[in-house]
Amino acid sequence: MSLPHAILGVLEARPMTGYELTRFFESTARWVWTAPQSQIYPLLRKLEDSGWVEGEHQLRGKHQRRTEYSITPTGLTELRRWLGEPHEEPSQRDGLLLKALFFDLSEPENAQAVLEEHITELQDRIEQWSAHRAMLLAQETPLLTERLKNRPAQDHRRISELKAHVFDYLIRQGKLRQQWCQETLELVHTN
Amino acid sequence: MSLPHAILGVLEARPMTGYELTRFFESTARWVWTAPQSQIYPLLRKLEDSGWVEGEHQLRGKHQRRTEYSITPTGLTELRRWLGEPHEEPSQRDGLLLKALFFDLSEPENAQAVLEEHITELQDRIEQWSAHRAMLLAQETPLLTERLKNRPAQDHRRISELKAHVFDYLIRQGKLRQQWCQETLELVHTN
DNA sequence: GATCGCATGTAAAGAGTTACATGATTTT
DNA sequence: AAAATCATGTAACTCTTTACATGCGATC
Repeated sequence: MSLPHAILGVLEARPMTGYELTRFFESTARWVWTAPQSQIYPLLRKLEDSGWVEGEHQLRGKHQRRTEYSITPTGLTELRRWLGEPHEEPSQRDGLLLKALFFDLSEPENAQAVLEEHITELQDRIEQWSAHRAMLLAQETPLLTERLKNRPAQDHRRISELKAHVFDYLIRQGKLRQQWCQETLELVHTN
Repeated sequence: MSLPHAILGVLEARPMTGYELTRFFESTARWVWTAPQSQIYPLLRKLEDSGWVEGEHQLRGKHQRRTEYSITPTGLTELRRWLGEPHEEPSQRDGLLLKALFFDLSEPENAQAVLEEHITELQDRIEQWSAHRAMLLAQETPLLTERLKNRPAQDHRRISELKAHVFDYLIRQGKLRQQWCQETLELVHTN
C-alpha cells in the first residue's frame, strides 16, 4: 500500500540496489514500515515500469550483476503528490488489546505473564528507538548524512529534528503502552 | 491471525449468526479488530470443522435459513490457551509516520493539511471511544450485559473495568497522536 | 578452503479488501 | 408497494509472510 512510496522516499536520499533496500527495511526502516526481500525485488521492477525509478545495470567483480535504482523526476513528483494526499487510518487490529478484552476468562497468572513479557519487550524497543533518535538528532545516521548533502545547510537541523520526531512518537507510544500494561496487571489481580 | 479467537471471545458472551457477528465486527469490535463479512462466513465453517464452535440451523419465518453459532467447551479451552500465549507484536506499518518522515520534501501547506485533517479525524474517534468506554463502565452495552449474566455479581465491576480499560488505551493513544501531530505542525513550519 | 556478505530471484500460502450476487422478512 | 434489515454466499485481487533456490566475491 505505502511500500512504493516508502521506497521512493529512501531512494531520494541515494540510489540503492534491491539488496541494500532489503537490508534497510530489515533494520532502521522496519520501525515505520517493514518489507521482506520478496516484496522489494518485484516491486522495484514495477516501479521502473511506472517510470518512478530507474535501474542502472552494473557489475560487481567480473560476473556478478547488480542493479542500482535511482528515483526519477517523475518519481519525486509522485512522492510529493502522495505526501499531500490525506492519510487514511487503516483498519485497527491490536492483538494485545484483543487479549486484554478477554483476560477475565484466563487465570490471572497467565495474563500477568503475557503483560510482563510485553512490558519487557517494549523496554527493548524503547531503547533502540531512543538510540536511533539520538543519532538522527546528531545527524550521524548513514542515510541522513547522504540525504543532507543535497540540501542547504540551513535546513539540516530542521530536517533531522523532523525525522527524530518520528522516533519520538514511537518512544512515547511505547511508554504509554507500558504504563497501560502496568495498570492492566492491577486490574487482572484485584477481586 | 487473531480473528478466530476474536470470534470465540464474542461467542463466549452469547450465540450469534454470521450476520450478527458481521455487524458486531463492523461496529464496536472494529476498534480492536476489524473483519469484513467475506472473512467471517467461511471462517465460521472452519471453526466448526475444528470443533471450536457449533452451528445450530434454524428458520426465520417460513423459508429463510439462519445458523446460530455457539462456542463449544473445546473452543473455550482454545480461547484460554490463546490468552496465555505470549503476544507477538506484528511488524509495524504506520502510514502517517512514513509520510512525516518525508514531510521536508513537500510544501508546508500540504503537510499542514494532512496533519490537521488527521487531528480532526482522531477527535471524532476519541469521542466515540469515550462514549463506548462510559457505556462499558455503566455496564450498559448489549453484549456486556449478556456476558455478565453468566458471571457472579461480585465480578461484574472488575470485568467491566477491564473492558473499559481497553478503550482507555485507545483514547490516550489517540490524544498522544493528536499532540504529536500538533508538534509536527510546528516542525514543518519553522525555517 | 570455508565462511560470510552481496545479490537476485520465485513459489506457495495466508490474510485482508472490495465487489458482486441473491433472496427472505420486517417495517414504513 | 417500497425500503430497510436479515441472511448467506463467492470471486477476484492485493498485500504480506515464509520458504526455497542459486551463485559470485571478499575475507579469514
